[in-house]
Amino acid sequence: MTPSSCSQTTAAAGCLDLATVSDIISHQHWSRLKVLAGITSAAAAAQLLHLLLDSPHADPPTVRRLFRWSESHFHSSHPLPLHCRLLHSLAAAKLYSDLRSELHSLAKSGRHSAPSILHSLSISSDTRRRGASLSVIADMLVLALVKNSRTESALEAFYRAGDYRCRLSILSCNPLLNSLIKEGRIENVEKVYKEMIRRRIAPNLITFNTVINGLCKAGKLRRAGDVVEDMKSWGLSPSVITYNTLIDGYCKKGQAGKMYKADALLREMVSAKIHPNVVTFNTLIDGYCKDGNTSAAMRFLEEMNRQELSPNVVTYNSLINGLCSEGKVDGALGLLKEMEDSNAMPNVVTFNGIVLGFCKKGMLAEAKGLLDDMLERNLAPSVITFNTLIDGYCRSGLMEGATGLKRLMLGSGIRPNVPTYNCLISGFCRNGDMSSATKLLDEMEENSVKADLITYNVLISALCREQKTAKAVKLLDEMQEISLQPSHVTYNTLIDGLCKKGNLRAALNIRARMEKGGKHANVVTYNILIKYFSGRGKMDEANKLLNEMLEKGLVPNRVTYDIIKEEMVERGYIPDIDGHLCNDAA
DNA sequence: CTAGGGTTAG
Repeated sequence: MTPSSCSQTTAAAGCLDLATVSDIISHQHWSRLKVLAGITSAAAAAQLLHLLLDSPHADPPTVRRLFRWSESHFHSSHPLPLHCRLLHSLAAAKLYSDLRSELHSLAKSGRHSAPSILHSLSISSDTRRRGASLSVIADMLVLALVKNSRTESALEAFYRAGDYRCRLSILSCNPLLNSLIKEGRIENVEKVYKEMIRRRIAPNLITFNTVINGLCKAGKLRRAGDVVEDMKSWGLSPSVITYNTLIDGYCKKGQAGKMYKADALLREMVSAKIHPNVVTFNTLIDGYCKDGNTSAAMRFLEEMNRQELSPNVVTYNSLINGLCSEGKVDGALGLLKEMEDSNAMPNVVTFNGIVLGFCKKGMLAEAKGLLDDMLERNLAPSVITFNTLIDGYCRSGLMEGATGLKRLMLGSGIRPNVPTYNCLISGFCRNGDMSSATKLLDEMEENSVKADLITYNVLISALCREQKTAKAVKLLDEMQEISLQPSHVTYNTLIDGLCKKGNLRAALNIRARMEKGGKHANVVTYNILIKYFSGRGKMDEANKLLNEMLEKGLVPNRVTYDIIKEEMVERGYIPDIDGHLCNDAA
């Protein structure tokens, strides 16, 4: 049975039958292909590819080999419809690893949008079982886009796939959800999750854990709890990962009493016979440390040892950071020693914590000594090590030392980043050395390090301190030009600067801009304005503002109390021993 | 394929 005659192969394959051509391709005799079959252009290759795809005898790997060779040989990419025919033929032959790698390069190239790929696939002439094969291809396409960090396109492909009645799987949907979380796009996580259920793509344990994680990261703890109920209704039980995720959510995003809730979750998991693991303890230890309760954290360390769960480097790092932020560097050094005697070897994060501890106490020689220790131990310092030290030097007013450290970091092959510049600029500003600060801004520009919110806040506060409020307002304009969202700090700093200069009208104007920018006046904003009026003896105005803030549900704080003490006492406010403000009437 | 640790303003 001869596959084809000369007349069928025509100009594209010269006067060879497709079996011979296939043979030449599978042996990669490309020069013979050019000479004998006349494949001397991308167009000729494309024509031959179509012939091979039409023929029931050419096998897909051979087609793919010719496709790849001709694209690289003629330095041009084939049209999308041809590419789609290749994808269909690979899918029909169930050559999934070839299909995956084709889709990977298609996703990587970024030449085509997700909708155009799906459209082209849907009208491709190939395969009788197009529906099933389209689903597999679309599923792999979404995955390939996710893996190539093209999350937006992956999301688009996810939605379009539904229009073509493709059945996607959790193999692509779970990674998509994860990428959306990593990019902080929680709204989309919820939408994709709901759409999955609508399309009857059965979520599995990992899907639920992922969605719960996204909601926790966004601080939507109640919604996360709802999803736990969802998973139960699907017959799935929360796992240790589910609990750890929820505990971390409460530790990082919970309101007052959050550690109590985290602890309640721990008890709940234990009574559900789910054993806490190292991550559970690490999460709780970090939570208690961040809550300023290192003694509770240390008790959990002891509990770990009792349960024969070995603390690891993460456990110790949380504790060391907690102790250092409370000024207990000695305790941190004790733990460092304990680490060295155990299997948890200190890493760069460990050292960064202790460097910060020393810096906070102004022990710069010790901090710098640790950097030298790291270099001696062949433990590479990171940009954060240098930033921490540089900030320490800046806060002690040692700007030459800080600049020297910047040179040292460059010598170690680490490039300064935004925080590096922010620390230095803030240091120079504190010293009133605006010209050095400005030079650094130019240097950032040269190195294409983009100024961020903190850079602007530092500069605005420095200009306000020097009463150069017009320049400060200009910086606010500039932020909006480059669509950098100003924060409460930005506005409050400006309002404070303008009030101090006696320019109330301008301050109120900034307040109006603040509301327009979607940021509502907070306690700090009111404190600034109340201070302005009470400082001028305008107690009526000050009282009006106090009422206004109460109406908005804002809670006055110790600063408010100190500004208008008499009025606050009259209203029943009393500061407690910790400096917090209480109201016995409330 | 899902969970935990480090720097900069105020």
